[in-house]
Amino acid sequence: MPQHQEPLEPWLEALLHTEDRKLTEKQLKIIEAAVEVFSQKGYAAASTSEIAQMAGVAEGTIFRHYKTKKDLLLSIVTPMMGKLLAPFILNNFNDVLEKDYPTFEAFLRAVLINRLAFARKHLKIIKILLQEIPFQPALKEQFIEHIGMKILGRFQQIVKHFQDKGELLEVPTFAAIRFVASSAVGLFVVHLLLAPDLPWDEEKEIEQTIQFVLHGLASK
Amino acid sequence: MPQHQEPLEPWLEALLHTEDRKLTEKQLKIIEAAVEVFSQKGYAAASTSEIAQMAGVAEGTIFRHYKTKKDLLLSIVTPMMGKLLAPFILNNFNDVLEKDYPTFEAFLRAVLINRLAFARKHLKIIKILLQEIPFQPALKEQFIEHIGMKILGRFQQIVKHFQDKGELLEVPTFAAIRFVASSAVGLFVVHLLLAPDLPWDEEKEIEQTIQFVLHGLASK
Amino acid sequence: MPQHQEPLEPWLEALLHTEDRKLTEKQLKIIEAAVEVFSQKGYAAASTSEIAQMAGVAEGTIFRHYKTKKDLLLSIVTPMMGKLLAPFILNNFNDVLEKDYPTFEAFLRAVLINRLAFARKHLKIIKILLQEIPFQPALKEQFIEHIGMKILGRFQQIVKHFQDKGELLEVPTFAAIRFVASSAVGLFVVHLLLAPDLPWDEEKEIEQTIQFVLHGLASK
Amino acid sequence: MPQHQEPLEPWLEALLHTEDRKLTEKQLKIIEAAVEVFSQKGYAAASTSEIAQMAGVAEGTIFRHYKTKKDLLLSIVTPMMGKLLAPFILNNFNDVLEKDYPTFEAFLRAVLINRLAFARKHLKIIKILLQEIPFQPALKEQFIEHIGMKILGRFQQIVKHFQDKGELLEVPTFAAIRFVASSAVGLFVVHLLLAPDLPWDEEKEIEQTIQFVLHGLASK
DNA sequence: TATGAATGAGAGTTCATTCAT
DNA sequence: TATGAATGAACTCTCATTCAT
Repeated sequence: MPQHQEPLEPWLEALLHTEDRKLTEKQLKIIEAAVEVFSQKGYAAASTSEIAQMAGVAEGTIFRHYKTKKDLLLSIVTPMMGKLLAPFILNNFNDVLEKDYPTFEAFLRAVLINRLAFARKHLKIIKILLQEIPFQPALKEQFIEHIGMKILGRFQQIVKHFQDKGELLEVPTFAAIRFVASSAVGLFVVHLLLAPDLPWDEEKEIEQTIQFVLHGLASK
Repeated sequence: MPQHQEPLEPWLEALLHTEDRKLTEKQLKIIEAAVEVFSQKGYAAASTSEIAQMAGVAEGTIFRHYKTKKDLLLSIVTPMMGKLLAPFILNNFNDVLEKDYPTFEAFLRAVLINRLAFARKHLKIIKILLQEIPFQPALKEQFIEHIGMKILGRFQQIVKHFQDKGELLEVPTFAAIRFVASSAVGLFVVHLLLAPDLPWDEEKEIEQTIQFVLHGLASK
Repeated sequence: MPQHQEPLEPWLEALLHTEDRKLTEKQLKIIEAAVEVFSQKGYAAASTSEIAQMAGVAEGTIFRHYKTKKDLLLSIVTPMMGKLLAPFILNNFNDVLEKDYPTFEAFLRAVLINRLAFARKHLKIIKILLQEIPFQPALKEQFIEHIGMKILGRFQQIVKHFQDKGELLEVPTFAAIRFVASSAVGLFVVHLLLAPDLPWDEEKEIEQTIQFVLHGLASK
Repeated sequence: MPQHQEPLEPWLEALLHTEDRKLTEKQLKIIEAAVEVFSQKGYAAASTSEIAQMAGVAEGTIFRHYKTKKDLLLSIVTPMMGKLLAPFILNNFNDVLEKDYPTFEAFLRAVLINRLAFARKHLKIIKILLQEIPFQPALKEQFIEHIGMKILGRFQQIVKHFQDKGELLEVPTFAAIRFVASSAVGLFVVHLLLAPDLPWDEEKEIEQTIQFVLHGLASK
């Protein structure tokens, strides 16, 4: 009996916990293979037959579990979107702010460390997500819904909070958010996507980024 | 006599001036259509028959001018790479620095304004470029060659220059470059790609971005 | 249950016994059709769509079983080459010679009768083989390997054998082989290829050919 | 003014003398290129664009002179058929026989030497001819007309002539012709087509072939 | 549930031929 | 006469999807 002793990739484990229904072993293999192929070739250039082959599964089997190729894509990428942005959508975030993040710096540090770790773990899926958002209306919608509605609102709250505390310059909120996000995403893109093979001192670079953003936004 | 009165798209005009050989009218139409379809659907999902149809041309005509579909892609995207990064590859940039950019702020402002205008003009091609770099080794190579070798070197020079003048913090050059680039690219991505329909005061946002970067990097 | 009652063409049956893997019914139809079309129009002028149509199969089905059109050609023609020349590549041919062919005449008669019967059975494939050898390096290679290395060597042995017995003139072996082969192939070409519709007394013509060759080569 | 100083290939010169109308320089180049490409790839696999390129001529130019690709083929191959078989179609061949060929051996030797030289000169076109006869009804017709009607008749006459003189066995004429032709064609095929690179003593091989045929057919 | 042979629409590409210049 | 851009039909081949087993 083939046992799946090798530890699952982290993102796969995450997916497993998301799904209510149990995934069969074959389904797991299919998803693993699909993530691999989609991230390497892009959705459109990936062929279901290649995925099937890599998964060690008959072509028909994929379509038993996922009605279409697009279904397969979405079933992989959709749950990731929520998790990627989840930490910012806590219910009582104000309490959390007061308690856990006494300063903007503390907040920024927590977010950077936490999300960078997350991104590293789910690198392949995030790649797929980034590639396919422009072309998959379903994804774009979800993205807008999550980012546009929830995240932006929550961030506004946060920035306002620290501006009120006098920590941050009175820059328009939206711009401030852009600066923070740009710096964070820039860190991610450069070190995980563009130059993944270059050695780097992650802790130090995070720290530098924090200092840059703080100087850039700090009131005096 | 068929006259091409409608003004060409700016990037097309740019292409025209790049090419030595004359382009026939049909070739122009093909490129126009290809840019449109590639940017909308992505390279892999775009079909040559759709491009031909949109160009009002027989499908065979495309292959008379471009040996393969990939050829068509590269012939559009390659020349853009040079132009996108061109302004930084001046020969006597040190002179230019001394004369035209007495302060880092002046330099930053010039670059942001100039490149944002450029990006807006060549938006579609830049979209294609961003989408396809991960999947087209030929493009990746060019990108690395241009960015990795030339631009980074030049930027290092610049940052060093202003650090020596005491204007900039003694942050590691590479990190400083990342901050500047992140902020610039962030501006571009947000306003031209993510939310192209939202109204925004370009001049003001550029100014805010400059101030953010300056504060973030200024010594003192 | 679809039953394949019509008797298979002999060469097809031969192919079946060559192949280890089972051929599906559709594969059989494809090969039948391919042999027909290739032999009628030549490989280059045959279209896979015509083959598919004649086989009563979707065009895609052909490519499920044979990666390319050339693959289809080779999978038909390659096994025939071995069989065509097989009888001469017996392991203990010297024993066979002594026992079964006491005279050169006996040997000649056996070969002519046997190979002519074979050629008649596999006429279409031999046609294809003849047509395509000049243009398919893969075939040319096999041909050289089989003919040049094995058959020529074996024939040399045979001719030497009968020359030593004093039956044959001391003509250079290579020339002797050419005479025998020319006469045999001439018989085949004239009656099976050039004038297949002319009635002829096969037995008699074989006999005449044997006598011609014998007289031509006999010592004394 | 470009002059055509290099000596023309022999077959080309032959063609020139066949044609009544003058061939322009471009037409010459086209025919040269067509012969080359047709003989290398076969008619069906040869493309007019390749021929045009090799001829240094625009694609359209070919079709100005030859209505279709098949036209081009026929205009090359048809005149060769006549020349190939011409020597046997003399008007007063009986006189020639009496005067020039007192014995069958003399006749055989003359024919072999003469036709082999011819074949060597027009090798490429003969290759094309052999390849395309099975697929080009027009060629097949001409072949049948020339061979079936004229050559066979003439040969019958010749064989009868020498049988009457008691030189040849009373083999059925048709068979005798087959033997002679097989031996001659065998010589040609082996040394000019199959093993063109092997060195061989042409004169000696011709002589051996003559002896073989003579022994094979000689009365007594 | 899983298979994989079969499908057929459509992909990219080739090519003989036409025609305005 | 010669050109070569343009054509569109036909080509080989791919692929998501279906379905009998």
